[in-house]
Amino acid sequence: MRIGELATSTGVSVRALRYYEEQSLLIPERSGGGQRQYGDKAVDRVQLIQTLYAAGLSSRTILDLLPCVDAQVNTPQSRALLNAERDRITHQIDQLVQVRDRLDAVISASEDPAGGCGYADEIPR
Amino acid sequence: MRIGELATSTGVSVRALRYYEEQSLLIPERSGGGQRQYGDKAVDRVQLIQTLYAAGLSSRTILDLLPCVDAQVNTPQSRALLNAERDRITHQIDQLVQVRDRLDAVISASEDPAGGCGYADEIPR
DNA sequence: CTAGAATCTGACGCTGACGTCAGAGGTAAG
DNA sequence: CTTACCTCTGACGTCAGCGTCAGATTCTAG
Repeated sequence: MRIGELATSTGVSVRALRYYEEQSLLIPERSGGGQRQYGDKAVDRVQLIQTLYAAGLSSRTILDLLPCVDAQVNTPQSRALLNAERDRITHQIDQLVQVRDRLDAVISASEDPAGGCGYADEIPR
Repeated sequence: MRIGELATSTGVSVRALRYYEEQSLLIPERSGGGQRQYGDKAVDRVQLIQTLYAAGLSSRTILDLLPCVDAQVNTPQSRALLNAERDRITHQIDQLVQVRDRLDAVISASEDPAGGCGYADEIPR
């Protein structure tokens, strides 16, 4: 399939696909005239890449992780990398949960009908 | 306290503090000569801002949220905003958990001593 | 064979959260 | 008052992940 089809079938832009190639994340074949030719597996690959981007990973990190994820590369380095990224993500999740809890506190305070701008330690009786 | 002290006591750069002021996130007093003067509460404020940044919120969003979080502002708009952000964060957490699960799968596969580059559906006997 | 659509390669633009540098002025210690 | 350090205000630089535009080329339909 050509780049336009891959773009529409994955929902990412043509520009983004070319960018992925720049970053060595997804390197297609070329047809005689120099146009990119993607196989069917490219769809899944793009979606994986999108998922990783959405989780806040950088191109570089994704580039490092991809061989582990889809080719089952298994070296001490790759295992260390996987664990490091896993920990980073866990940490990021913790941060987000913290912030969400804080927002929840504010929300429940604001929904609390205890007249006006109440504080958390204010006890109605 | 002056900007340098606040910077060292919070761990953020002087430039960042000035940037926060540009974004109206933290507006200090000024002393005669025009130098910024921060109160003690600024430390907590900066840390809150940092936490929100770390969770991926933008300056604009933080600016909108701050009155709710620290001044207990309570309007229909502020409540809508809080809920929207809460949902965004929840969604982000879900994405991260997805990616982490995927990494975990790869990790456990790579730690599985089932010789070489095994696949998930490979059953040792 | 030809028109029109899709694709190609640069290359510059954009946004956000600062880094960094320059030149000038404020401030605390002796 | 001087010295040394801190701070000030622009203003340009950076990096990522694309958007966008231009001009040339390739592919497909009729």
